[in-house]
Amino acid sequence: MNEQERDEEEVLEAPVRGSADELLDAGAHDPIDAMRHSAAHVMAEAVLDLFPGARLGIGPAIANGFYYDFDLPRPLTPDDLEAIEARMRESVAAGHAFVRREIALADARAAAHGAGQAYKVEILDDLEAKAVAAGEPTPVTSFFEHAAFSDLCKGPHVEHTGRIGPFRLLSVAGAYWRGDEKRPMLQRVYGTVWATQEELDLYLWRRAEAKKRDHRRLGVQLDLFSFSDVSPGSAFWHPRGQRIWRTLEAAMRELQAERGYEEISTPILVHKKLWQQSGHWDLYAENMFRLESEGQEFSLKPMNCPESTVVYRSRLRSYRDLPIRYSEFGRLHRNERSGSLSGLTRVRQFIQDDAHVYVRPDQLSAEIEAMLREVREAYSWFGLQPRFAFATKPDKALGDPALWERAEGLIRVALDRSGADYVVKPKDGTFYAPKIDIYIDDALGREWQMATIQVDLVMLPERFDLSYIDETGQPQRPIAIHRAIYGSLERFIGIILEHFAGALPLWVAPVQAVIIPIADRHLEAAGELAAVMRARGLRVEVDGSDGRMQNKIRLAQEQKVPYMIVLGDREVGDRTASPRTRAGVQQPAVHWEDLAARLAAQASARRPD
RNA sequence: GCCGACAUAGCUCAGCGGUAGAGCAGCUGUUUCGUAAACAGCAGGUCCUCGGUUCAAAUCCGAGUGUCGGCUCCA
Repeated sequence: MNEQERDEEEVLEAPVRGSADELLDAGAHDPIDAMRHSAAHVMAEAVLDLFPGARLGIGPAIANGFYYDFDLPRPLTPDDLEAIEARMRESVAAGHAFVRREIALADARAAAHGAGQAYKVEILDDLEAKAVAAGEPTPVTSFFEHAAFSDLCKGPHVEHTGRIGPFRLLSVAGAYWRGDEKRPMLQRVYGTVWATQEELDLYLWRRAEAKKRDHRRLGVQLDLFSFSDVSPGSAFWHPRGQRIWRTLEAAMRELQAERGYEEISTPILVHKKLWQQSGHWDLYAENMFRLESEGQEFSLKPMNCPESTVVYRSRLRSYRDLPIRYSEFGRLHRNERSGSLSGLTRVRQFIQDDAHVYVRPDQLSAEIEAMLREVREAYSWFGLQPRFAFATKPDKALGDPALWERAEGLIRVALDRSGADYVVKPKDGTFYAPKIDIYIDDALGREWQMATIQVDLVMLPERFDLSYIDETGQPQRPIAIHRAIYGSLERFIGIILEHFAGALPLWVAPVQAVIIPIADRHLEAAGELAAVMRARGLRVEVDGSDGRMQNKIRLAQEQKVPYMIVLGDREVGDRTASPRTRAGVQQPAVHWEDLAARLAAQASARRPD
């Protein structure tokens, strides 16, 4: 973008007072967003051309592209997308200028009404209502026109349609008008547009790459887990997937033991009276699987927290006992809506590396700092860089505001003292607790929310009437911290599978080495080497099939096994091995014991490869 | 839950009114091999389920289930 264009953009950016930012082009700050938003206009032009009666919803710029919502007489097909795209290319080739016009709201509404654009009428009504509510005069609206197309819009846009870069329509999906499931469902067409062909190609390549390393595909290819319609939304873990699971669990148990956590285990099937006390029966009922026995109503637990209080309250607690740190790899069930289930990342049954820590107020800050160290430690095992977000008190919150203020102050101190770089997300806490959410960016630049640390002053302490006895013999209220580091193990495994494209670091790889005898006469030695390595705790397999060595290497590569160890006459003779890494590097021959010791040390170091 | 698409061998997919196919994997045999695919043969299917249209349905229609892309939801 040159200087002239930038100047024009600023002119075009003249704000419309009272505009409904959430519906018009909120967030169109990046220069490429003007191009993306312009592409949305051109798409709407094309759709109106092909479907003259189409009604328009909204069409903003989004990350990587744009969309526009349409109300159409019939569902769009892939052929329609091609036709729309072709029509868009004509408009781009014609280089129609984008012209901004100001129109009195009443005139705009009359025009929209006359054109049958009911959704636009609604937006205009809202603009007016908002201004009235604010005691402001009725605003003037801005429209952007190009060719025969005109749309209510704050802008900015590019100079003319010819400035729109290489684009591609991607998909069509249903979307509720204004995101409200009680309102009509429109057809949302997604597209992507970039400044250069290279960027478009790169984006499309990344999409294809993401699809290739989709954990659902890798789960089949690596024989880790599967799904079945006998239990939708719940994974069946195969032996190799279960090994990953156990490895992650063992690592977390070790970390937790060092930090003074004690593991508990509580029932999955729980009487409704517990959920009534915790508030879940009212607030979370639709997500709970409920069942009845002998006239009593039960639920499969969707969370571990309420039951941890049963253990806490099993005896009187002294101030000397705190902090009490209960960890639990609890198996949870949540009745997610069928349409939202997705692989390992959205499931109905999962296990969290959950913990509930009960502290005195004066211990809170130090405990949070220690938890932040836990997060950094655990993520360093995968080479992941955690990013922190501090979510504060929402408008709808339980408990004494003074307590909230104190808790937030302590969280802030802990965050600052830990040297963490963090953003504040105002009013994004839960109704019972301010929290620290932890995010990572994976190898494809996608953001994932992983761990969470919630400081609960209300739900567990108040509703379950928790107490400890202080120095003066008086009962005091503890604070409960809810904490998960992997979050859901299912989800975490799905994410690291995609992050590493299935080539998990040595320490978590379900098979760490495959021993490949060249001929049958090397089979016995292969078994001996496997025994040497297994004695060091390494997960080793022998490929004793009658295939050729080259093919065995190929299969091991496909299984992303970190080390392949070919055994032939040379190696068997002097009991050495020359491992090949999955990166294709041939390492020098060493004696079996030395190799086993080296790999075992490498695995126990728990580092990304 | 809602909108749309999809469901064929263990896996990846072709076939789209007229006898169910390929590659890989599996099994058997031959081969005993030096760092990403040896050769041959065999076997493998309620074409997701139920119902309808038709002389005839994997194929067309309807319902259900599951999955995928979104929307909604996500303590």
